Amino acid sequence: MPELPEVEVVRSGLDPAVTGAAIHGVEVFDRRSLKRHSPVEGDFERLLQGRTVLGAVRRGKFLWFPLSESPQSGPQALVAHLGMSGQVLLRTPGFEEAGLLRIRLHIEHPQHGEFWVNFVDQRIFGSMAVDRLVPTLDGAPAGFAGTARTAAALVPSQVAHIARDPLDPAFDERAFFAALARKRTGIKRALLDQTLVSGIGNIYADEALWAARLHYEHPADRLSRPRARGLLAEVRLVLEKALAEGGTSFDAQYVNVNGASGYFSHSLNAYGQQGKPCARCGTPLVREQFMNRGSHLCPHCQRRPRARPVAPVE
DNA sequence: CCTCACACCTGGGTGC
DNA sequence: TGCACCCAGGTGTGAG
Repeated sequence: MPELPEVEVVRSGLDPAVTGAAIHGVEVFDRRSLKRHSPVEGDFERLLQGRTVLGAVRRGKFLWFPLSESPQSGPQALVAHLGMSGQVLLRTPGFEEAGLLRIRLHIEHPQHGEFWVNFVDQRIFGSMAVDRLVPTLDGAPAGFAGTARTAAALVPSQVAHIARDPLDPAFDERAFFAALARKRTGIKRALLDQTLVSGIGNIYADEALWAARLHYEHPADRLSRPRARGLLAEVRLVLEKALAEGGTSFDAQYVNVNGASGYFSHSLNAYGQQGKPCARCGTPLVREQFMNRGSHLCPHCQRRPRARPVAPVE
């Protein structure tokens, strides 16, 4: 559920408190939350002990914190993915966490003092890991590090296959359109494919498709270039709008992506709106099963495309 | 190579 | 009240 806007809210909230802070303690309460940590890198707790956090970077839904170099290793970062239900919470030491606490970092910032960074995750789809940083293929900054900071052109190895997100200045539109034109699948599946474009999840996919008046099964390779451009514009609009709404109501010192507060539900036009009238035409919106998840759409504005002609069999 | 179904998880909700 | 069941969906994997 946390998609690009929610993860960015977490990144921007953590950034001032963790950048420059030293990690002086690590507690792992559930090893399952380390499923993305490769033992080849070394022991998770030992790798973090004594390192200084150099920043907070995001690409799509992936978040990482570059670490000061240790003598034994090349550049590394602490990687976090929130999965479905993950939260990274900045807490005053001693705070009793109500949710399912999986990992706790003890950090000390030269100006702001001591904090706990609590990784809470009900469903354990999220995780933390220490990963090595590798150069980006295009040489551009690896992700978004805040308006005042430029990310290095180094990306965690496990994030290297993730496409840039559509708000990244280095997002390659030409490559994206070309990739879309090669996809023999429905447009929603393509939007959710993080190797094509990252940061979009079920909620904002439905919102962008509604705005672009596209059915989720519209073949990606049969989208005209203008319609593909229009869709990308709607994706950006939806993400930026959510970002603007989420970025304001919130104390930068204390990060809380707690459930509903992060989901801007008041401004949704499609997701979860089944039964309500379409904001454009008044037709009741419907919810359908697609890809084992809910898809919300207007049956009038978003017509199912006619079936692809069956390929002749030799 | 590509596409797609499925496993991974558990609190909260529903129906009996 | 209790309990079995179902649902939410991001990502990695492996089948075909």
